[in-house]
Amino acid sequence: MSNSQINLPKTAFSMKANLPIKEPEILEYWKKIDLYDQLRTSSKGNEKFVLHDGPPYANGNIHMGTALNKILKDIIVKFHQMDGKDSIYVPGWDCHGLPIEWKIEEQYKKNKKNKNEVPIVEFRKECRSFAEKWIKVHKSQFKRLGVVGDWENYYSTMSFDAEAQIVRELGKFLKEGSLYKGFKPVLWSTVEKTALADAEVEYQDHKSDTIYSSFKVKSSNLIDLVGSEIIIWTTTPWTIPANKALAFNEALDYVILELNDDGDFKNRKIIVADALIESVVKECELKNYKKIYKFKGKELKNTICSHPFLNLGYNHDIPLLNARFVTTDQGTGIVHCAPSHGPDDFNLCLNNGIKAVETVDGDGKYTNNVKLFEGIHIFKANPIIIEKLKEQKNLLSNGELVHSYPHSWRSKAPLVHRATPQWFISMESHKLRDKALKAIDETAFYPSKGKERLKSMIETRPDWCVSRQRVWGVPLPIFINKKTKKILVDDDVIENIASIYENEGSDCWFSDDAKRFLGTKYKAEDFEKLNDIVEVWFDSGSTHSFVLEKREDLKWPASMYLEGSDQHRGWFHSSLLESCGTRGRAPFESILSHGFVVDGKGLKMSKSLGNVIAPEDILKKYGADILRIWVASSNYSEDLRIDYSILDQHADSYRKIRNTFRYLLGNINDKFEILDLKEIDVNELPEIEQFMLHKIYSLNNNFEKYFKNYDFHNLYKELLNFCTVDLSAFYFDIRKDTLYCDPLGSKKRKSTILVLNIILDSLLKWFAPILSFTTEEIYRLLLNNNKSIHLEKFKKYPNNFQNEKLNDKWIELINIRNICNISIEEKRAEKIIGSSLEAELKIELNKKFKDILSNVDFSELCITSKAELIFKDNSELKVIAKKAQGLKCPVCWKINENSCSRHS
RNA sequence: GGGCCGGUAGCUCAGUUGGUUAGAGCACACCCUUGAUAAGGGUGGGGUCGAAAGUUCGAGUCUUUCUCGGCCCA
Repeated sequence: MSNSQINLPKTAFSMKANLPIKEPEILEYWKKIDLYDQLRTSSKGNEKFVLHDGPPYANGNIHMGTALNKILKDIIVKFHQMDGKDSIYVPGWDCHGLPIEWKIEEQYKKNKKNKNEVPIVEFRKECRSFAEKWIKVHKSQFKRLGVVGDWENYYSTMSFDAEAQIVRELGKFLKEGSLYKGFKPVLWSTVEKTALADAEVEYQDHKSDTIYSSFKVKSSNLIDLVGSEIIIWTTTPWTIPANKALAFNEALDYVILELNDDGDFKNRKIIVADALIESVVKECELKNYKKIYKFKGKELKNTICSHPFLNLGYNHDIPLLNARFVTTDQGTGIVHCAPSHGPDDFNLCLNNGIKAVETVDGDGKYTNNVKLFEGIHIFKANPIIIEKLKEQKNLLSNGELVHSYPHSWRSKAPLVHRATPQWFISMESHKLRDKALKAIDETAFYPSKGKERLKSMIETRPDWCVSRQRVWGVPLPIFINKKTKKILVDDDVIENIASIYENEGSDCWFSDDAKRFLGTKYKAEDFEKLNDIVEVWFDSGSTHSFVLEKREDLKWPASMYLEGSDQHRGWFHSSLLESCGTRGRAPFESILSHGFVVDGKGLKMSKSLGNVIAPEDILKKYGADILRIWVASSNYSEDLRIDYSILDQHADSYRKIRNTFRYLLGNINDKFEILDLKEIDVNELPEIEQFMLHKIYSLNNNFEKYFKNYDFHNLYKELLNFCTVDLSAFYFDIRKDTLYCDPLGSKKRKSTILVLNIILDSLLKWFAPILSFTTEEIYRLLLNNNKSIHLEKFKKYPNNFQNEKLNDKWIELINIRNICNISIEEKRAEKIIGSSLEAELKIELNKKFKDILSNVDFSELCITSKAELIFKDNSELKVIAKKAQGLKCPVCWKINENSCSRHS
């Protein structure tokens, strides 16, 4: 029998996807038809959905985390677009900052060039072109993922208008008075010669010198203490010259010990916390000692000590101050305080009227505020200090300790706390903290746990230090009156600076005379022009002002900010503060945060573990659509695992989906009919078609529910299950007989084709935001019209598709079908039959089912040659399968005792 | 070191206010098909719900401790 009598599927849609080759062609197509422009034009006037892009740093190739982030954004943007909104995505880049400065400095080192001999403006130009280079690289990498956005008009924090607007934003804080000059210890790198942002600090083990040093009690309310010596323990001996106070905890008990070992401390009396005697004795190797007095911590109030270097000219008083941060975890229960070298020390001293002075310069050398040691580098000072303490007989003991210590992420050099003049935005002076907390409450968080995370950070964070002593950034637009030391606050000056930047960028701040920025109102010689730059978090925290507010196609606030969960302390945080400070509310309506990409075992990716997968590798091996499936199918509220076995699995699912499409396309012979669903007379269709329409209707309800909650992994799972369970294993399998063997004009076959069209149309649209390339490939194959699947809208299904009663019936039918399959399988295992068409069924049912089941053709449902229903009293469901008797029809392959009724 | 979040079949995920024998798809095994064919169908095996203790008539679900992992902070 030739195959000419039957209608086999035929399609140009290949089984093999070949995505790594095909996807770039589709990208070309999108470029050719100017998809982004068409999207904007076609949805003009619609309600806007603006996902404001958190700018990645323009440095280095993208990694899995960035790929995840961009794909997730793209999926959401496309969903909203197809949902009928004008869904706009403008990508952006973060460009200023230390990492790029470092790259340029590294190049200098390689070329034996001295940075200090290069004019700042020239240096900044190199930073700028470095960032530009990486923006280009990122752009093509992001596009390759299938991300649709306004790539031609991206934003960057180094564009002239951005730099201008950042100045204006700072002007608002200046004018308000919440931007103030403070003098605080900041984490300082003596190598990079700069203060470091929190994000630039990493903790590593470090070997520190430790000392137990003594401070003699000069006077005290408690007369017994006079002449005794307070013992402190520190891991930074070089801060001893900067000592201004000692901290105790009034809640602790303290003791006086009399020492009797030979040596410097023979017959001296020392004071330590009672709870720490044992560790001090052990660490200092004390053999003979006597506890002679025990007292409450609060009695240390008003005690004054002298500095261990008293005899070397350090004759200032050292008061004892109560502090809750003193604990008995380590040390002696009394802490040495150098206000210029630690935040706790600084605050404690500040509250007690002790000012910090600059004791260490930017290079790490003692200043002339430090007697005896001026010019010595602090990293070389420890042995000298220890020697001096010993000489002064004030060193009880010394040693070494390996502990976790802050280091620069770039140079890996250990950091120090150093008091420097810095510029801060107050959290309290103008109620910024309160405003931000209120704004958080008004924001929707996906997942909801993000709200608490951001809230607890805002609740406890200190004032925002916005100054940096570097050059690659927006200069702080601040002038200080030389006489009055007051900050110049004048809108005209700020606007003047901003408009200069708008034309030529901010390089000129470093090269041009102050006069140009001050204008005619002020005399340049009366003012000091600041050379600090703004920290980069302020840059990116201001993107809402120069992107969302300035661009006519966007809106403020954004509909959504979407970033990795680390950005609760980063961009979400800085954007919130900047916007609450200047506009009194958050620049976003919702925040979606995603977890981190980890390997298949849940471990973070690292070169040393060898578990790093680059997006590029995945694109080459699988294609972007597989990566997009991985994003859609993973639960982003937790960490996302990826390895090649996981990707293989998704590639398998992709093949299943692709073959589902292929079956649909094959059976409609690539002839897609656009239908008006409302015109369909549902009741005219066979029941199984009606059932499928109900399935589509209810799946679409779930689809909408999942999409509204950004619950993509459940959405994808439901779509995939529809393809495998409802279509491939059920509807498609059953309808092969009709599609292949019934005449083209038969009503049943036409009904099937109709439903296949609806399914194809539905699947294309449901999958389009996820499988952006594959759905486009199919769309183009069906409609050669210079349009795109991404210009389409989600379908609305008429209510008459819904049929719960029919659904209940068919759930029952499927149950019976499953039992039929089990008995067919028994006969197959016994080698009595092979294909299910070789079987015939006897199905015994309770009489009560007669009304609803008597018209059901179970031979069609179970794909057997015959099925007989027998209704009995009190009969449990029972199925008997046996080998069908008769001849196989050469067309439909059904076995008939007589000739085939359809193909005789 | 501290805070927060998480751990359910090999994998991706469901699992309502605590309530039968913890589910789905994929993968796997076996079988069938050869008219979706580097496809398709059927059947089946597979879990100490990270560990332990507690509360309860009853715990994947509540509490505590531990453990592993991630993020943030120091």
